[in-house]
Formats: sequence, C-alpha cells, structure tokens
Amino acid sequence: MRIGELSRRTGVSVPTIKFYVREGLLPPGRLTSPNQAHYDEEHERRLRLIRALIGIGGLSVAAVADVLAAIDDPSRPVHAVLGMTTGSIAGHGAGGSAGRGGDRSGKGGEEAGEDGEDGSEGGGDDEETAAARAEVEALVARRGWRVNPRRSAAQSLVEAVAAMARVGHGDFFERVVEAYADAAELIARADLEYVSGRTDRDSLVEGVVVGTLLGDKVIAAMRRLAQADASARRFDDGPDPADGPAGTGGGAPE
Amino acid sequence: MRIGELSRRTGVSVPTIKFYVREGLLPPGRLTSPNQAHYDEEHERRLRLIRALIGIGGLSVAAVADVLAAIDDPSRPVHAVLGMTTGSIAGHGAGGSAGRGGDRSGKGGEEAGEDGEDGSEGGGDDEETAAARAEVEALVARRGWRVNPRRSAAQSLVEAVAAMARVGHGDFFERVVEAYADAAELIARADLEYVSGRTDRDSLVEGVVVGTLLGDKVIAAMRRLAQADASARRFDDGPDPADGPAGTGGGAPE
DNA sequence: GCTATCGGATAGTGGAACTATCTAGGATGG
DNA sequence: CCATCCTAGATAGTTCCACTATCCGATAGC
Repeated sequence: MRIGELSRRTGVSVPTIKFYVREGLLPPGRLTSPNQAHYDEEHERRLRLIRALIGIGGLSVAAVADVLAAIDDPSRPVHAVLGMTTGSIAGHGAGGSAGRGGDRSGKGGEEAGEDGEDGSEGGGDDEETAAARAEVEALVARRGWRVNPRRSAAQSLVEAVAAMARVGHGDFFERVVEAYADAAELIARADLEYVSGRTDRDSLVEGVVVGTLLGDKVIAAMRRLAQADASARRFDDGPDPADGPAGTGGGAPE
Repeated sequence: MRIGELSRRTGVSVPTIKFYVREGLLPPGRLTSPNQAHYDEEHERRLRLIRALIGIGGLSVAAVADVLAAIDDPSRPVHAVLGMTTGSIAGHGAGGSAGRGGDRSGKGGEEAGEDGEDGSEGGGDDEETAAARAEVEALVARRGWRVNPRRSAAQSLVEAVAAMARVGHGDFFERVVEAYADAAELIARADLEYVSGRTDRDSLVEGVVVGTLLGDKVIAAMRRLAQADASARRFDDGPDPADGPAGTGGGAPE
C-alpha cells in the first residue's frame, strides 16, 4: 500500500506518518521508484504500536524511538530492553521529566547552589531521599529480590517515596509496602507467564514492552476500580456515585 | 517568610512560584504592604505538593490546578475528589494525552457531546473497543465490583485493553486479568487502610490524592523490580544485569 | 495528456511550562 | 537619611515538543 492508505487504515495523518519516519520511529517504505514507496502490514502494525505507546503509554516521541530501536536490535538482550522500557517511563513521568520543559532548576543535582552539600558521596541525597533509599533497600533485602539496586526502577521508587515524605506522607510507604510488594509479585508472575509462551525474540520482546508500558495503565485503572469498590463497601454510599455528582456531603470516615 | 525564602526552602525559583500563583495552584501570599507579601508553612507544604504532583505524578499544571481546587473545596465529597484524580490521570496518560502536544482528535476523551446512549454497551466504538468494553464489564460483574461503568477509570481500562488488541496483544488482558484483579484488590485494601485513620476531611482527601497519584508510580516501580526478580529467577541469568551493561546502549534515557 | 497523489525537504504552528525584564515601591543596616 | 538589597505584579519572551503546512518535481493510473 502507499502512504495514503496506511494513513486511512490507521487514522494517522500523512504528514504525521512522514514525521515519524523522519524521527526514526517508523522505517521508510520500500521505494518502487524515486518518488514512490510501498508500505506493508508490518508498517501498519508498527504504526499502531507507536500510537499506543504515545497515546496510552504516554511516552514521548523520542522515548518511543529508543524503545523501538531496542526492540529492533537483535543483539540487545531481552532484559536490556526491559531496562530500557523502565527508563523510558522514568524519563517520562518520574525522575527527570526528561520529556518536557527545561530541567534547569530542580532535578539535575545541586546546581541550585543552596544545597551546599557537595562532598557527601552515595548520591548527594537530601534527608528524605536517604531515608527512602534505606526503606527500598530494606524491602529488596526482605523480599530477596535479585535486583541491582542501581536499577532505574529502584531509583524511581526511591524518588517517589522521597517525594511522598516531602509532602508529609512519609508513613505511606511503610504502611502499604507489604501489600504492594505482594501485589507486585502477583503481577510480575502473571507478566512473566504471559510472555513465557513466546519463543521468538521479536514476539517476546514486544510482549514485554507492550505488557509493561500499557500494562501500567491497566493496573492503574483497575486499582481505581478496586478502590471505588472498596470505598463503596466500607462507607456503603450506594452502588457508586460515578465521577462527579454533588452527592451527599463528605463521607465521614469511621 | 517572604518569597525568596520560600524559594530557597523548596528549591523552586521565584519566577516559577509567581507563575504558580498566577495559574491558581498556589494561593497568593498575605500582603503586608502593597508590594510585600508573607508566606507561611502552608504555602511551603502546598508548593512541595505541587512539585511532587508535576514531577513524580506527571500531571500538567492545569491538572494540578483542578486537583488542588477539588481538595480545597470542602463541599466536594471525597469520592468526587477521587473521581477527579482519576480524571487527571486519564487526561494525562491514557484517554487523550491532554497534557501536552496535540490531541486534535477529540479533546475530552469523555464524549463532550450528547452521548444519548447510556446503559447499553457499544457507542460509536470500533471492534476492539467494543470487545474491550465487554471484557471489562465481565470483569466488574465477576468481581462484584460496585462501580459505575461510566467511571473514567473503567473508560481508561477499556481504552488500554483496546489499544493492546489493536497492537496484536488482544490476549494479554484475558491472560492476566485474574492476577491483576487480585493485585488491585490487595492494593486497594491497603490504600483504604492507609487513609482510614484520618478523620478530618483535609487530611483524608490529601491522603487519597497523594496515595493515588504518587502511589501509581510506586506500584509501577515495584512491578519493575518484581519483574526483574522473577525474570532473574526463571532464567537465572545472574543476580541482575542492571540497566545498561555495555551493549544496551540506551541505558540512561536523556 | 491530465490530474490526483506521492516522496522528500523545509518551514511554520500552537500549546505548555517556564523565564526574563521592567516598574514602583518597601526593608534594612549604618 | 541613604544605599543596597528584596519584593509584587505585569508583560513579554524563551524553549521544547509534537505535529502541520507548503513546496517541489515526479509518477500512477486513467
């Protein structure tokens, strides 16, 4: 098919497809003449994946490019792709806000000058980060998780926990860790199960990426649903008030 | 304190603080004279919350404004705030990527127009969406979750599942649902437990918001860790290869 | 031959999140 | 009282990102 049909089939505009090709997300079509190219179902599939990663997964175009490059490189071991995937997420939502606007002030380190603490090794942490790191390390040790503590997932976790502490919810993590860890193990087992049937690398690796990136959204949504249910049961304020009605006054808890 | 000290304490630049005040995220300081204002610890707390929501939670400034407005409005019932929170996330990552970039294809994912058809399934859906909706409805029924199917969390879930189907992973959801649902219930129970001790509305509502928005990141990170562990155990490829051992290239995003 | 479409290149758009500058005026130490 | 900072508020500018728009000459299919 030519680009017009690819566009029609996927709902992505022609200029946008060209843009993705330029950015390296989508391989160019096979040229049948100097100014005529042919796209196949693989392109269509890839394009849908791109849209899903951007639209649902919330990745930036650059992050998608990295992830797809990892998928496409057969020399990259599967676990490296998973690590990459983690990084894409971290870059997007957590640690570095790599995606958008300047990162001038906050995160880079202590260039702001007021931190003053340049000598202390081990991360140059503030108080909350150090405490969070200790909690995460304790968790990993307790569970016997065989992970490298330098993993960016661990780093993301430390940052999230530290942020909570900074906001006055330093007790959140310790209050929920065990349940969360049980849940995480449950989920991870299902995830592994899902991809374990796949034998060829491409299929496996894509399953990991899709399952991880889109799976996060699935989990978040299901968590909301389960929260709503648990809350409804506890306060018995009806079947569920949906999103935004002016129902009864603030539910008195307990 | 004055704005300079607020800036120093939080690491947020003075112009940015002013920007947040303009955008309604942070209440203005108490004026002690026409050009002198005083900020207190509540401002500091709020500012830290804003940074956490934007930096870790990945919310847009506009979404943070909405969430904080909901927190601050005592007439808004707690469940409405939770719904709002869900919406912020959907707007950000799932539904329409409303945060940045385009989204020409229909701003509010939530059917701005008259969706006359409610109650019965199937709107103007494509094949994948219809199938996903059926799966989600079956899940809710099976679990006996007392939730309104129009809830935006349900909608997010449908969209994520549909996107997976479109990408060739239509079997993902059915293969993992039960484990995920168990995990979600586990998590939701811990979440409810966490806020159940709180009696005053402000503290409760803030706990819900922080726990939900930042909690998602905690869960995602822990899932990565558990996946890495499960994978290491299954393939026994050493303790854990970390993120970027030589060949992986993309290790550090950014 | 005719016209809609194509590939490729370059430039432009609009939104988001800051960031810089300017104007008056106040705070503070000497 | 004065010099030197800091401040509030307003307006304009910057940077990044994800697209869009417009050209151009060439080509497909009738």
